[in-house]
Order: sequence, then structure tokens, then C-alpha cells
Amino acid sequence: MAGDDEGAKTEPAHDRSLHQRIRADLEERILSGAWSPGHRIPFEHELMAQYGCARMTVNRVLSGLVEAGLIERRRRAGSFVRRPAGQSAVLRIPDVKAEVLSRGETYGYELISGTRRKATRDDRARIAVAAGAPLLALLCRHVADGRPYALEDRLIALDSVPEAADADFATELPGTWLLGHVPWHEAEHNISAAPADARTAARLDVPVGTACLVMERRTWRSGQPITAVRLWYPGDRQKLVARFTPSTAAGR
Amino acid sequence: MAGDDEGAKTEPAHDRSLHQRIRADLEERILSGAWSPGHRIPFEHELMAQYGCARMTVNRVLSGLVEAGLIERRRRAGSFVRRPAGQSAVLRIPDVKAEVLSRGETYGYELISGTRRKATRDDRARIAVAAGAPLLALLCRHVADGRPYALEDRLIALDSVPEAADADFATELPGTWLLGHVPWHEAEHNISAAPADARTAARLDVPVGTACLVMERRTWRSGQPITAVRLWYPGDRQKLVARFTPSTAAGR
DNA sequence: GAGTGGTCTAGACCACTTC
DNA sequence: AAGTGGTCTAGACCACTCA
Repeated sequence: MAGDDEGAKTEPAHDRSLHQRIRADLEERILSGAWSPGHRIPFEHELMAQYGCARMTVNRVLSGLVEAGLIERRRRAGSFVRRPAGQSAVLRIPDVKAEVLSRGETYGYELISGTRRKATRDDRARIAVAAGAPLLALLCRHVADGRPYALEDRLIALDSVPEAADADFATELPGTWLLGHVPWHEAEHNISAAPADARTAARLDVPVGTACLVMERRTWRSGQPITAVRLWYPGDRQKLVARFTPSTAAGR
Repeated sequence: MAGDDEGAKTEPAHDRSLHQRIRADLEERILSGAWSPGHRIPFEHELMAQYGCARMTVNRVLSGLVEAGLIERRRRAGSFVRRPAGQSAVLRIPDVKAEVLSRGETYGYELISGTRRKATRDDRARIAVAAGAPLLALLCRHVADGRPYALEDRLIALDSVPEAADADFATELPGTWLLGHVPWHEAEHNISAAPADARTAARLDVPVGTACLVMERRTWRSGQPITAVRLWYPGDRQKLVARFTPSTAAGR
């Protein structure tokens, strides 16, 4: 009958749930190379027999592997180990404050300037607002252990987030404030390297021309531009991101 | 009875499957902010009633949202919209060849040097092999539309991948070759900015000191180091990565 | 104690693909 | 035509947590 079990569920609290154990089993075989790319993994009914469970259970596991990008499935043909998608990788970028704190350094923040203006031609290359739309332009410095860590150059579209005009960015991080007022959003990131110009160099307390890591992030909410931010990190000091990738993930 | 339907499945090919429609519905509400962080979304039995389906179906959707990091669930309490995890983001780095081709430029490749040596102290800072372990050190140039695009400085652990000693890296991309011979692996990435030293600048045909984007990738397979690669991109030319993130994803 | 989510079952129908 | 995966059902038991 439904809900009962013949061996599998008599010991549910052993370690993890059944589908987690099956998932781990299959992942191990794939990641270790025991099943190399192109290999056909057992059919659902075979896995049912091996693990003594219902088809829904193995199906759930296999669907998860598809979502993780580890396998692909074709009707009538079976399920196959996928080839890793090129030299691709999934990275994760923490926010600046978390980044500094995770390095065990003290974090500080200063608002250098905050001005309201109508979008210029240059602004509109960074943030897709109408010509003349009101913007808030912020320049902030992130400090780690007393030394400049990153320079933040941010535009906020006041048409999309009018409350930002009244926020006090001298005490509150713009990124944090936005998170609290614009719950979920889409973002696009762009990483490049550039030499520090005179003003940037002075604000970061590095020589002019220092190679900097520049991270640009543009943010939308339902198609409306919210903010565009450029973060300048002195590249000679320390790095930005590190992340390992057990799977291609996020492919779809 | 099982397998039959009362309204939902009479029109299965309409658009997407039922759980995909439910998922899209809920995601839209969350991403648009209609349900802001902390909001309690309907209980499973409420969603069952709303969509006229079985609990497994809504449960599958909600489990997916948990995996995507959009919601969190607590027994007895319910399911709640999560706050976006900091300013984090999931990026994706394509491999160099795909990157160049996707820009619509012609791709070229040259092996500058390939030598076999025992691991030095400097090597071991980059790749965690035993002292004196055999390494293959490769230096390659990626070319886009005839101009140097990136410089690849790679170490391969021959203990882990002995076949690499016989590969012809003058004609085959090291990254591609490794993908074909070391199916799945874990990788760690590190992005920084650095000025081009004299040799690097010459090989990239840029002035000495040009700010470069440096991407370092270290790769393991079941704990065994496979390869460590440094990619130098002239930062003044173009960028490296861009990616948008609808959800926190990959959180676990 | 009651209600939530977490998990699992034993079936079912269907679409699609390959044979 | 046969067999695969894709999806869905109507239950069930359990663990956990809150009131």
C-alpha cells in the first residue's frame, strides 16, 4: 500500500533521506569519473530495483541531476552523463562588507559624495533610464583595517526607487539599503581591469595607474533599471572572488 | 483514481507542465516584490486547492524554490520568502575559445613553450603537488582576429594525468584536451588585476604595466590536483565575464 | 496536541523517440 | 510498436515545532 515500506523506510533517520543517498551515490560516480561523459546511467526501473524504491523517488533524483547539469535525459534512449560545459564555472561574489569581514579585518565605510542630478549622456551609458531622468549619484569608500579597500561609484534611478532620495547613505550602505527596499531583482555583472585614474588613485591611496579590478553591476526589477554600481579594487592588494564548482549548475 | 485528472491534465500540452506554471506563478510574485522577504506564502494545502492538484505537485514546486534559494520552509510555521543573500551573484566564465567566437571574432591559438620539469617552490604555491613531482608547464597565446587576446600560463600535474606528457598541445588546446581526459572535476577560481610585466606585455603586444585581468583556476579530481592555469587578459581591451542572476541559487 | 513540511508509494496516462 | 522519461495522483507515515 501507499506509505508503507519494505526495507527502505524502516530506517529513515539513519543518515539522510533515501533520495539524498541515491543522489550522492550517483553524483559520486559521475564526479569521480567512474561514469564518464556519454555513459548511459541505469534506467529508472533498474534504479528502482537497485534501491528498492518507487519510481517517483529515483525520478526525483534524476530530475535534480538534470537541473544541476550533470546528466541529460532522452526519451526512449535513457539518461547520460553530460560533458562539462566547456571551461565554464559558477562563481559567487560576496558583497564588500561580508568580504572584508570574512577576511577577518575590520570594516569601515565612508560616503564621499552624494548628489542628485538629471541623467547625462555618460550616465545613460551605465544605466538605462530616460534622458534627464533623476538620478542619485553616490561615491563611497569601503575601508578594511583602516586602509581603503574599494571605491564604490553608484547611480540610483530615482524614478524606480524614489525613497532613495530620503535615505541617509552617510550611515547606511547603499547596497544594503537597496536590498531592504527593493527585495528581489535581476543583476548583470561585468568584470574588467583598468588603471586607476588620478581621482580614483587618490581616493584609494594608491599610485596613479595602479591596476584595479573593476566590477560593474547593473540591477533591474521587472525591467526597470534600479541601480548601476562600479566597484574599484586595487588589484595589487588582494583578489576578489574564489569559488569552487562541483557542477555546472545554473545552466537552466 | 491515480493517473486521472479533473481539469488540470485534460490540457497538458497547453503550454508548460502544471508544476512549471505553478513555479512561474510563485516566482513572479516573489521576484516582482508582490511577496516581499519574510512574507508567508500559502500552505501546501492552500496551493493544492488553488491549483486543484495533489500535494506532491505543489511540494515539488516549493522544494525547487528552496533549492533556488528563493524561499525557506519551517515545519509547523510555513514557507517564507527569503531575503536575497547579500549582494551575492552567480557568474559564469566561458572558456577562452568560446568567448572569442561568441564575440564574432576569429579564434587562433599558439603554443609558445611546453616544458617538463620537477615542481619548484614557486610551482607548488600554485599547484599542490609533492616537491619534485613531475609537471608540464605550458605557455600559450589565444588570438582573436589576429591580435593577442589572452596569455595562458598552465601547469599540469603529470602524476595525476600522465597521458598529458604525450599530448600534442601545439595543435590541441590544453583546456579542451583536459576536458576530454579528466571528465569531471572541481575547480577554484581567483580573479585579480595586475600590471603586465615585461615578458607578459611583449607576448600580449601591450605596453609594460598595462592593467590586466588575471584569472587563476585550480582544478582537482577527487582531491588530486590536476592543473593550475593563469589567464592574462589585457584589461584595457575588453572584459571577462557577464552574467545575470535571477536567484541566489547554488546556495546548496 | 495539532498542524506543518519531508518523504515515500504504487499506480496511472501521456509524449516522444527510437526501433 | 515498444520502451523511455515526464508528469500527476491520492493517499500514507513520520519528524518537528509551535501553541
